[in-house]
Amino acid sequence: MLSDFKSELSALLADRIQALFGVEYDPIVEVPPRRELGDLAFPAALHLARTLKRNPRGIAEELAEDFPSPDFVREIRVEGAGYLNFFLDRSLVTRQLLTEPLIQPEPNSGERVVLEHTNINPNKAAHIGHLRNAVLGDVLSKVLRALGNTVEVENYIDDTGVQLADVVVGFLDLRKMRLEEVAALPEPFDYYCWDLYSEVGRWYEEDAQNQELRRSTLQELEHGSGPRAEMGRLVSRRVVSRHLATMRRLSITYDLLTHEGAVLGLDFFSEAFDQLKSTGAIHLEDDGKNAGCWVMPLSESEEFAGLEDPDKVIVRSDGTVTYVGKDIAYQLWKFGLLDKDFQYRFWEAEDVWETTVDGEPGHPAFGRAERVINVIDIRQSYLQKIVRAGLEALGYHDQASKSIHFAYEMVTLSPATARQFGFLEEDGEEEARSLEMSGRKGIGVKADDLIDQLEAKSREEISSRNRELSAEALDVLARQISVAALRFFMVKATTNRVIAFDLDEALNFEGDSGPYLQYSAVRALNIGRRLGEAGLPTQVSSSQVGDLPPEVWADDLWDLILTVALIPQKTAAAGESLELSLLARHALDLAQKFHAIYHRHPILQEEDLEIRNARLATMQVFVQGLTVLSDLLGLPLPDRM
RNA sequence: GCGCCGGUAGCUCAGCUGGAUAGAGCACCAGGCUUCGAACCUGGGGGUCGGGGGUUCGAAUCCCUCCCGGCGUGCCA
Repeated sequence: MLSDFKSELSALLADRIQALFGVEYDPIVEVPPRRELGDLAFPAALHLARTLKRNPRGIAEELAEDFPSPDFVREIRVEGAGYLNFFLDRSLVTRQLLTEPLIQPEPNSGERVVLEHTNINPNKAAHIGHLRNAVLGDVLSKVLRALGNTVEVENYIDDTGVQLADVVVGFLDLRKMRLEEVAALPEPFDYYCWDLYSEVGRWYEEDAQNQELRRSTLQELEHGSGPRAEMGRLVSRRVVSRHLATMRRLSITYDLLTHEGAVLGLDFFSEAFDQLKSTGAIHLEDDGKNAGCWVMPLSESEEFAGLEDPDKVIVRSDGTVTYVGKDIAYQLWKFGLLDKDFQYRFWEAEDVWETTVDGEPGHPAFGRAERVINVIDIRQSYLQKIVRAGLEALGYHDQASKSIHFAYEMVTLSPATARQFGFLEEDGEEEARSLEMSGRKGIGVKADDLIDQLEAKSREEISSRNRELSAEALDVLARQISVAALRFFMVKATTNRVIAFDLDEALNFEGDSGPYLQYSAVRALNIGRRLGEAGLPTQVSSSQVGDLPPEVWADDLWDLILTVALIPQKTAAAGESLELSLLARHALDLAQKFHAIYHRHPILQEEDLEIRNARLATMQVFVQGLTVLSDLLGLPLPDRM
């Protein structure tokens, strides 16, 4: 709606510039910082000043003179150094917002997207770093769907990797436990593995001999048979089950679990290998340090300029395939470029499809994406680039350009939090630096622990102000608040910023927080309830709004309405740039505006009908906008708190 | 060494396709609950936008250079 206004004004302005000055110009639209300056701003005159060798204000005034303004424009003014500013018809815009759905994707504009996220090694409990991944992935899936795409969410389980092997060694060789004993271990199983994993790390260091066990275990995992593989399956299964439960607490679910074991078992790589060989994308090196390896040259690509070794090993000299090799094959499958497909089985207990070697019929179609997005932390950028370069080398240029790495920075622990958890000495040396998490060392804050603490804090806050709640209602509410707090915390950070996780900050429900947003919604709903109790209408119709005189729209009311009108563009920008914090910040901005208005423009006591209706309409627009943003961010909106 | 990212208020961060008085939150100070719920609001103090140079009518934003911090650069994943 607003974007239609923008493009209409842009076109009119471009024509006018052409007519007056004979110059081609594609106008840029901005939103002025303050409402008294206008609603849409064109800095065209500032840009044209140089080429026309005239002062910008003069140009702007000439442009404004007799501007053929459409009916949605109330006033045109020249402001500042030479901005051409438009004031919109507030009643008209508000009426439209209340009439149409906020986000309407162009029909048939969407793509089939495979979105992979979470990808936690199935050998230990999830920690807060994994939460950043999962929350970003989940929010992205919602944003892409809202923009009209079909999204398949996959969670890749590396059930044949060294990390799992280490825990298998821990059970079999360090603890000397049998399969039945491991199966009988009580929950939380992933917590048990967390400790065991770091213990194995220390055990390896004690005696290099111990580390030999890792190699043989890894081989068995890859082959998929033998007692070690069996133990691997059990551990992986139990841990994944726990990860899924953790994610469900945050309302994060998946369409498909893809297992590395299936990629190996079905030998996806052999076909990819044939493709890579026949296109000349890789070649067998016969001397030098990579002698005997199949390598992919990277020297031709500018992205890899300056590398010491311009070749990437795909198949090792012992014939085994590297991680990148497997990943290229897997990426080909995602795009439907591999003749092979997985077999599938439905995991009843977890309510999710998963890949297998020998499956069952009747499964939905998976893969065959037009766009593939992998949510993986920034440290994997190099490898993700190589995967893309692999597709490029195979001649799949379109798919290469649609292989997107959604990279985000790490989560570390703030010094205070690290000390709190005993990872740093209590009042230790001036170590003001944050601490990197490490599964291997057992350093990190477990996801479930954090969620537990958030729920406890929520409970405390609720009961300090709301005594007559039932136990069930309290549970639901505490969960809703903690989910919002956590999800908002993870999304509000820009992706290329390292989060130094601080527990106290995460547990703060004031200011820039999920509960702050929820509270604004609760307040709005309350007003509706109170209006109903007072026998007053709780809604204004869009036609009533359209008839309101312009003077009822105070600047701060109108500012909030314009903020809602900007949601579609913000959403599109977030989806395109993969900068989801844009949405979190916009939601915050919106809630802030509502809280401020709440105190200045009471509805219940207002006796002037038109003013009350304008305020009520603003509230309706607000609830609509906040609901859309909360849905995108996955924040539940309670009706009280 | 090379590459990528970060350095903005005491702390955590927005702003960075150049443009309208550098903005939030936390913390601090002063106010506001018999009036739609104070998880809130209003006001205040606090900034050489890492340093230096350049381009421009105009630079936190673009270019060069230096400094500090993080990450990457494996026949590990």
